[in-house]
Amino acid sequence: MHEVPDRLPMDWIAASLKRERARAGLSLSELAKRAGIAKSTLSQLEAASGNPNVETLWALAVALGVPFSVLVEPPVQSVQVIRAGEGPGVGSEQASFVGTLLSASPPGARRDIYRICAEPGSARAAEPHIPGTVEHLVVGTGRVKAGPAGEEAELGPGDYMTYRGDVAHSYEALMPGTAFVLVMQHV
Amino acid sequence: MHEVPDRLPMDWIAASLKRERARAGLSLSELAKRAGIAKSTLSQLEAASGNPNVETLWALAVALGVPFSVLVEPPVQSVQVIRAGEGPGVGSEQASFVGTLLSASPPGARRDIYRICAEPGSARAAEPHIPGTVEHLVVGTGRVKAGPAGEEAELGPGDYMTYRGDVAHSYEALMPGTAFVLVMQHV
DNA sequence: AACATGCGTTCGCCACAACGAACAACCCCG
DNA sequence: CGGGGTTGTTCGTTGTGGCGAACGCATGTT
Repeated sequence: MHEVPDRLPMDWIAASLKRERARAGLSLSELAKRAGIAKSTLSQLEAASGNPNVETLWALAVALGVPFSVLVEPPVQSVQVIRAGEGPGVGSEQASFVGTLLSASPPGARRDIYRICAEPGSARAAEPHIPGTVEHLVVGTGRVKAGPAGEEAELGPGDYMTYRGDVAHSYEALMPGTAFVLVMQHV
Repeated sequence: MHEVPDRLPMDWIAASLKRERARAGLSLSELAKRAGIAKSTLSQLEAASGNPNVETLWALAVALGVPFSVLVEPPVQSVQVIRAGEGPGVGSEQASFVGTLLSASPPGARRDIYRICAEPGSARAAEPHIPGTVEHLVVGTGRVKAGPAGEEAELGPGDYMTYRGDVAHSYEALMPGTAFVLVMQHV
């Protein structure tokens, strides 16, 4: 009983290849040459007939100048706005912290975007997230002391910081009206 | 003078497979069974000896419950801070616009994080990025009018907006001292 | 018209990725 | 001491993905 093969990934790859190649303004032959693969191979790939190996896909991604994952992920939607104060609030914690989930991580995508408003007084300790998680933090207003335990840094408006989120870490507002953007990336 | 083969992706995949399998608490045999592949194949993959095709990798990603791209992305570092004003200033310091690339997208990663400071007066028109690109915008201070051509929205402090970045779009500061975070996501 | 240069497709060949069985090493229970 | 259950490894075989030549089809040049 062989299962009906899941051809979805192949279709995505085929579509992505055609899309990216068109965008780069390259002919099939030219792209094949640059990627160092046979154009026949590329032709079959764009026809979604085949099952490329990593080396081939990698060469194509490099030649196209796009990240690898672009070739194997599904498409996306259009426009959406969340006003300040709207959106699902996460700030059930202390009264001094209000986090708003701006962009959740749909299955397949892997990053959450939060806007966090905090008042001084209490540091918020965060449990380690799943391994591979990386957090990016950009301060909007006020001052923040944040980072992995023992490696905290103090940040002012405009400062950016990134650190591993799979270890214990914390955020602490040092000024009233502190607000920052937190991108949590589940690599 | 043929290429020394770029084994980097294979090493990443091998490491990712071992990591994710350990995280899932599965034995090699068990994972192979769940993924519907021969355990010998998986054994060789984890030894980075080989060049797997998409179908195989896909099955493994599904069995591991992780997005495909997890398996082909490089590891990550620990802590990094970029102070306001530091960092690679992205081009057009055309008086009214200063963009700072906070987190670049190395091959394999798939999102850039910018902090942009803008002054009113001139709208900045952005060329369409590669298809599939999605932009997320969070206003820190001031007011911004931004979005795809014809669908611009006006945003104030704390407002969040997301839209497709693969069509023509623009940003325009409406107040002095306007600053916002731009997450450009190449899904 | 004849020829050249680009395109994307199709075909036969061959290396190799995936398979499955057999393997050694280990553990737990009778 | 088996015997039955793991674990991950290493083999020989086979299916197939990638290769390169040849093809048909458009342009452009002489």
